[in-house]
Amino acid sequence: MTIQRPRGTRDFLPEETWKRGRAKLAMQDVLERWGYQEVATPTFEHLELFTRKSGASVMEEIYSFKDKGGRDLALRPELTAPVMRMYVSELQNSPKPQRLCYYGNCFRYERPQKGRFREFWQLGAELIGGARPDSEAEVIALAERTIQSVGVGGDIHVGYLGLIRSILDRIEAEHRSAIMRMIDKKEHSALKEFLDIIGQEHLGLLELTDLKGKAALDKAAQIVSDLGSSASSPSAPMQSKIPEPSLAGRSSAREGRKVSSELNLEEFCQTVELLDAYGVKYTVDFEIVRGLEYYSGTVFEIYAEGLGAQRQICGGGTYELASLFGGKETSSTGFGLGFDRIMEIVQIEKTRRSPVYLVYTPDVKVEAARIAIKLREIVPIVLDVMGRGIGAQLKAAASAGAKFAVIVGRSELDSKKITLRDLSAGEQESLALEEIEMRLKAEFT
RNA sequence: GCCGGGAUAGGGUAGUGGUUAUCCUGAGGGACUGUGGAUCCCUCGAGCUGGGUUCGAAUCCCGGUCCCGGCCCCA
Repeated sequence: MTIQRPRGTRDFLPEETWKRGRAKLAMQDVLERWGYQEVATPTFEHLELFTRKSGASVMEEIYSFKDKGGRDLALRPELTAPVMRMYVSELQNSPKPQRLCYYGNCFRYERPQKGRFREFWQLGAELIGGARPDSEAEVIALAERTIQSVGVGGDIHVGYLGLIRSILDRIEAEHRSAIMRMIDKKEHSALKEFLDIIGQEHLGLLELTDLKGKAALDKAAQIVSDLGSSASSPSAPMQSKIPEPSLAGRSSAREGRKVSSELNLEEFCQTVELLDAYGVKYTVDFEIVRGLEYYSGTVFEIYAEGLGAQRQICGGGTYELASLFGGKETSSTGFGLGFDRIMEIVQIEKTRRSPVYLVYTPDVKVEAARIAIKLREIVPIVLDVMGRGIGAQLKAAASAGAKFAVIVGRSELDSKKITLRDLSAGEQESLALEEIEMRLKAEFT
């Protein structure tokens, strides 16, 4: 029996690989235009990097292993943590802000389904150390432009965790994560029931998450003024917001850490205004909470059609992770997008060029090889290695979709004129090698 | 982890509890020793896997693997 691929992995044949390469280039071109520099991190890291960021709950879906030295390692399940790790250890003293982007394969032990694989690719960007509204608007606009560059559109939903967290501050801590979950899951009735059960006035939480767009923003403003006048302690009354960098402890973002929940709707409004300036179409949507405790400000997600259950192609927001990896606290904004999901709906015109076939008679094989080497400085050249005759070589060229064949035989060599055949037109002419070079050069640029 | 549907040459497929398992495409060769994707001929190549029922299983039953879709989850 042949050996199969491991579950949830894929082979990419030439055509698909070419298409993926093109899409990647198109998106990276946008990132480059916005001043983002690509970085790369290892495929595997210390397991702790990921558990510290996301909690022990990720263990179920992480590919982890001990190496021969007994170290606990993991195939990276995402790229934000490695990039932040790199930033903390190598870039902290570089000028701010840092604009970084990345592309790489990630691994999660999950049940494969449409748009979900065990090995998958993420492309993303992080803007580290910038001021909030400007950074947030830039990153969201950049995310939109990036997917647009491959002909993909999507609905952008923008939320603000500062507000949600401030509301939650009025609710007992033990209930907060459950509420976040229900908001994230869009379980309205369950949320209402829950708020009733725990006997909390919901401070407009239900309406807030129900409304979208301008109405949601108005509601938010109203809630903020209510919160301000309700005279309890000012925002962020919790424990110190700078935690011990917890080098020894295994505390995770989910457990120990408290992200500052300062409420600054003003800033969020600025972000939104800037988005208008960038010409980004978006929906204000306070249901976007991303369920992660290290997000602190604006969060956003992008959804696309045609992907079945896995509609989300991009997610991001402002977070504070640097301190978790032992660095100075630095506010960053970033996004990651699901490259494989995007590839399912990508619009790329297929203009892949077939190489030129250098067709030769067996008696001039040596000369043909020399000519091939020379022509390859200009165009892709394929040389027969099957010992086929001219007819069969042309047949192969035609079936490969080649537009041109260069034909070399004894008579060409004697006359120093080589045949250039246009396979699509069915015409050919005899030309000096230099002239053929010029012709092909013109065709292939 | 859960639910449903699948698996027959490299790709796409047909069929039946009973000899050498269809057809299309593909690949290699030939007709064709210097000119094409056509045509004709030849060749190559398959019932996921392990067990069970049966005189006999690719077909029926069970387990596993993998694929497709959905749930859970989604850093």
